[in-house]
Amino acid sequence: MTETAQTIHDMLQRLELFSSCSDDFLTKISSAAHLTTKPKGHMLFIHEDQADYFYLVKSGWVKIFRETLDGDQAIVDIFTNGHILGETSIFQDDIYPYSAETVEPSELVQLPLSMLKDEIETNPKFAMAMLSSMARYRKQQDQELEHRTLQNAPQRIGCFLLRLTDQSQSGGPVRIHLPYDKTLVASRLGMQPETFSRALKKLKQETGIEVKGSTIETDSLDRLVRY
Amino acid sequence: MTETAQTIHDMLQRLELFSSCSDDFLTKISSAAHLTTKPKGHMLFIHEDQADYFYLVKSGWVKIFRETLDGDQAIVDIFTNGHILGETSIFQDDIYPYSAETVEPSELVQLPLSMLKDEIETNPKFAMAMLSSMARYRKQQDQELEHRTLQNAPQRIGCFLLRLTDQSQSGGPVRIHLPYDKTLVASRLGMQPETFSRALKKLKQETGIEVKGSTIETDSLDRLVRY
DNA sequence: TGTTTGCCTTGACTATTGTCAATTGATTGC
DNA sequence: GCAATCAATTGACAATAGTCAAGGCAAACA
Repeated sequence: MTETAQTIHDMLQRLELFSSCSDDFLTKISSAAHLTTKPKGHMLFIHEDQADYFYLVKSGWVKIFRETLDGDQAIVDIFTNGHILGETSIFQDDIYPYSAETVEPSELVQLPLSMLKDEIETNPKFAMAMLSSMARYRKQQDQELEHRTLQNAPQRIGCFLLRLTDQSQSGGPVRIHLPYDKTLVASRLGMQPETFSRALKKLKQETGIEVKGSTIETDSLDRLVRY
Repeated sequence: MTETAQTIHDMLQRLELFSSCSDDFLTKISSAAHLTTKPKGHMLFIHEDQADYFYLVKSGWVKIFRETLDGDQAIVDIFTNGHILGETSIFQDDIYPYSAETVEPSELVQLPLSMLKDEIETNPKFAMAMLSSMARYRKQQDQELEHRTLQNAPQRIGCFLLRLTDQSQSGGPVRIHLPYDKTLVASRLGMQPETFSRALKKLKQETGIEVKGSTIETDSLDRLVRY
């Protein structure tokens, strides 16, 4: 096994999704995989393209989105470490259901869909893990829809910030770093950059957070949580 | 096998999701199933309840939704004939991820989750069908999110009406019947009843549709499609 | 160091949607 | 047939978010 293949093998092994896979399978798919580094703004695939590969994000950020005829785009989600994308095309006649583009310099692993399909069909435990992962994602997306309908701009930003923090830590001062452009955070939350800018200012007034560029600080998350 | 069990058996058999299941399995789960008729407004289960059953809608309409502390609710989806609900709780520690309530008089089949779980774990083809169904649903929800971000109220209503029509038929006059209360359609589309009423009026002006109570008619869908 | 570029912010204005209140309309049960 | 009830509409107004245009700021580059 080459060195990269070994690295990929180890990475997959640590993911919960692949925890039920045999070492044989991991070795096999790792050998067929490619680890690449892509700059910001690289298109991984386009909506309705023929899908032969799925991707695992090792580092960086990748947005998945859908575009209308007149160029407006709706961001479905933005993924980072340990998330996979494009895997659902297996169930969509091997057609990508959305487009994907890096939004920060990223390390990506390209993996063949055919092997994933094989494993699902032959390893019931893996199929179960896959279902579990999709159900979890579905719940998250349902929550997203809920937020869009019931929350206004400042509240959505607040939730977004809380999701960026370590759940573990309580009390005490916190420093949050926005992982990508504010413009992008805005469209991730379904609003215009101008609205984002104003809503953040409002959030600052109401919860006493400090905003400096892409870093946000607060003495305590309490006020933010309550808001 | 009792008569009801036979009815349920036949119903399941016709669903794509269960097409890969053995007759044995269908017989077994049908015997453990209950076919019930519920009036409008009956709660099937509540968010975070212990989940032992999933449901199949035979007729009528069931809304699934999430509620905030102060009583506001966000409707996730509204299901009818042939759709199943509550099945994802298998992957969520047997906790329902949302609440469900009938919004029209409905015939429902209550089925034990345990058997579904068994079948997924032992029948790879069924697991695959389940994955496929979830992927399809996920794509649909992604589209929903896209509509919420990019479309305004009249456009969302337009799309909703188009989804209610038979895809098959082209040209010619069409009569669409709203399957449940306008208030509910409104909140399904993420807007207030008042907004719905006004947006529908606007749609009428722009596309020449005729609105009479819960029936909507038009000479041709063309104008609606373009809009 | 100065310039360029792209991101971000701000202001002024408009559009859209939500809220509150009142009224109409339709349906159900007595 | 007549309340009573709930759904739906309408008007007036407020709040929220989008649009357009103009600057400011900072990183990157020459």
